[in-house]
Amino acid sequence: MATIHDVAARAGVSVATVSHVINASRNVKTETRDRVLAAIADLHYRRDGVARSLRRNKTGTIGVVVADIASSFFAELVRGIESAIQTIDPAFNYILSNTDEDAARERKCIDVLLEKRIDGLILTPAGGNEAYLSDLISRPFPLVFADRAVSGVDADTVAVDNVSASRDIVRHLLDLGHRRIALLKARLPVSSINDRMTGYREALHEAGLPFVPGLVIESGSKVAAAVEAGRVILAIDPLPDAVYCTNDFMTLGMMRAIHDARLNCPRDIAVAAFDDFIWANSFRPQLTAIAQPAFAMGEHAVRLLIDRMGEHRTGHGVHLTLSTEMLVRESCGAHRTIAGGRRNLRKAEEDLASGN
Amino acid sequence: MATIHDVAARAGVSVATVSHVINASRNVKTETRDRVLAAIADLHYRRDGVARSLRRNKTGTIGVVVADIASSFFAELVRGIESAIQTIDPAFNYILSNTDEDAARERKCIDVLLEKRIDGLILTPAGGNEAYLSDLISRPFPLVFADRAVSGVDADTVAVDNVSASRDIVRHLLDLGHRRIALLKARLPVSSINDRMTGYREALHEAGLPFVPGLVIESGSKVAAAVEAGRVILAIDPLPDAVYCTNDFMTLGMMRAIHDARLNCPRDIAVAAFDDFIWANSFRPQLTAIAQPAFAMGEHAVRLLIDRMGEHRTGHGVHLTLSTEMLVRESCGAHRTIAGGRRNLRKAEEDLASGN
DNA sequence: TTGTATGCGTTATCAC
DNA sequence: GTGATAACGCATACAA
Repeated sequence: MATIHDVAARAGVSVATVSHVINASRNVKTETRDRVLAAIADLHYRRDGVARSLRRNKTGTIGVVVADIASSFFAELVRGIESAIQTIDPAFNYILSNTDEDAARERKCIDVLLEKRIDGLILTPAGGNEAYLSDLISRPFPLVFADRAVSGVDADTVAVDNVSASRDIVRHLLDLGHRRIALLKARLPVSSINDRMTGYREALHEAGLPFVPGLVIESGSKVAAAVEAGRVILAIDPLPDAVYCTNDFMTLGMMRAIHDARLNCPRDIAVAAFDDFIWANSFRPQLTAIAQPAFAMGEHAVRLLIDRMGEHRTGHGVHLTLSTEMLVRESCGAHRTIAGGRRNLRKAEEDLASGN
Repeated sequence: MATIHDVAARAGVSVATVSHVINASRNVKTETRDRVLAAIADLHYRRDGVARSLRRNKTGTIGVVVADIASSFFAELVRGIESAIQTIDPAFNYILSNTDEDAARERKCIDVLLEKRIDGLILTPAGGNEAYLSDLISRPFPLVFADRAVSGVDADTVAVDNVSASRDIVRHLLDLGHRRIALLKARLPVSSINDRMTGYREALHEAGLPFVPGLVIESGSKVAAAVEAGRVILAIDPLPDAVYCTNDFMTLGMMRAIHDARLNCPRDIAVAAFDDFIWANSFRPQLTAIAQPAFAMGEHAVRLLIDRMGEHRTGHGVHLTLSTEMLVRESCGAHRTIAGGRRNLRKAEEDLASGN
């Protein structure tokens, strides 16, 4: 592989000139420049980014550590991150790591990334690495939390208002007449999930309803675990009117459990979901859900990070709260889009169920 | 940030000794070793991976360039890649780039990655960079294609047998009595999609049915475009009995179009899909689909790549073909899981439709 | 307008 | 068992 020295030799100039041509960092006589460019083309020279990184003390690479890219929320978040990065500098990129919500793995990932000298890190913290992260930002190192805040760690954060969004969708359930509302809660020690439970409690409280611990079922944060938890909910006697699922995995599990039990949503039990899906409009029941601006969250995370990286801004963490959208579809029993069709739909569903 | 020199000074040894302690690359007296380790801890020393990469001429980072991580197939593929990488070496990682099936962007991405001196590349080629890729492997550079082969580029490839999988699922459609089968085909100049169309044609031919160009609708490879294409299919007169969708985006678009038209799948039109979804069991209609072993494909891609990287194997590309699975559910009209419930289901669906 | 030479932090060769 | 030092390929301060 050709080096800058080879190019210099072939063009009959010094390495400094070659470097300056490549980086447009000082005036070079047009004719010289052309000779250099020609040599670069002839030799198929490609600048060595590693040597460059060593010299400049920056890599042009950031770390992106999320729970699971296979979850559409994180996938969209990452797409937003990539989009923003590309816009700012096409030579910038990111190393992705999935933690599966495991704190030990999160820590390992970050250690490796730090050794690779990433310029910054966007993280959806799994919870459990407070001291480690606190230490990290105090170096200081550019770090942005996405989706979740970490109490005691004063880093930039981009998230949504999980409390109020949850309050809204549980209110919606209440408005539709549901009273016994179960909560299918991901067992994750993170702010977003806790906040969603808080919103649930607040909505119940506003409505003068008691908080019933027996209606709160926790689940591991994978679909298989959520299916099990969903079964537990369906075994509650009497059957709850509705279930509020705190993230996409919980929703998938709940729907699967409902289907396996040959029950019908929303007739037998309503489901409200945190997190929307791209296919929510294409299949049945159409999910009533809180949609997060995942892509925009990614973009904002990058902006915050670049900001930290550039000016070596070292002040307090800034918290960005983006707004969510409640998409009222049919899984809670609000068949708004089917004019006058509610009774027929119910009937159809009954027939459907009786066929099982 | 502390360097190896700082550590050496503090421990009262040479940098060579420190390096050897870190890398366990030669015997060091226990007492010396402990002093070094203590100094490392005291100074919070962390080896500089950039300098190390420069010296060793390898980065421990590979490139992963896919069409769109938001598509569950690619997400699973990437998870498989990460899993295999982690197993082989926890310090290995990958830079991810999404091309959105754009050849120019693919090329740009790879250029940037090469400048960063990735050790190898796993690519789902968008098509259109044959010469560029051919040049790349001839350097030689470790390159593995996933999901798709590129004609004229002799690189390692891991994929499935798209022809026979498609033949099977179209046969399934034919077995169920469907005759006018439309093809919703992603407009992608890649082998996998072309092969799926080939399988479709072969199944028709076997059944003595003509290939009707008017039943083949091409669509841009995004959901929005696929919805439009789905509308075109639904406007064909008379309505086709069934549609075979060549990838997940097509399926999402088709289902959305069916829903928007207030039609019912499978009663009004059957849908067979290439690519399964994690939620296919949780929502209705349950999709009859070809499931690809995306995770395993990622793992195998890594193995092939490591192999190339290690021994500097320069021979012909090896092609790995993994097997798919046809999941017969209900979207084609084969209600196998609902014993004797077919008539009731039909009736229910009719009631449902009449309510719209 | 161009060139020379230093150093980024590490690994590895050679010497002791 | 340990140390001195030469690269790795580049960017840049300083010279000319």
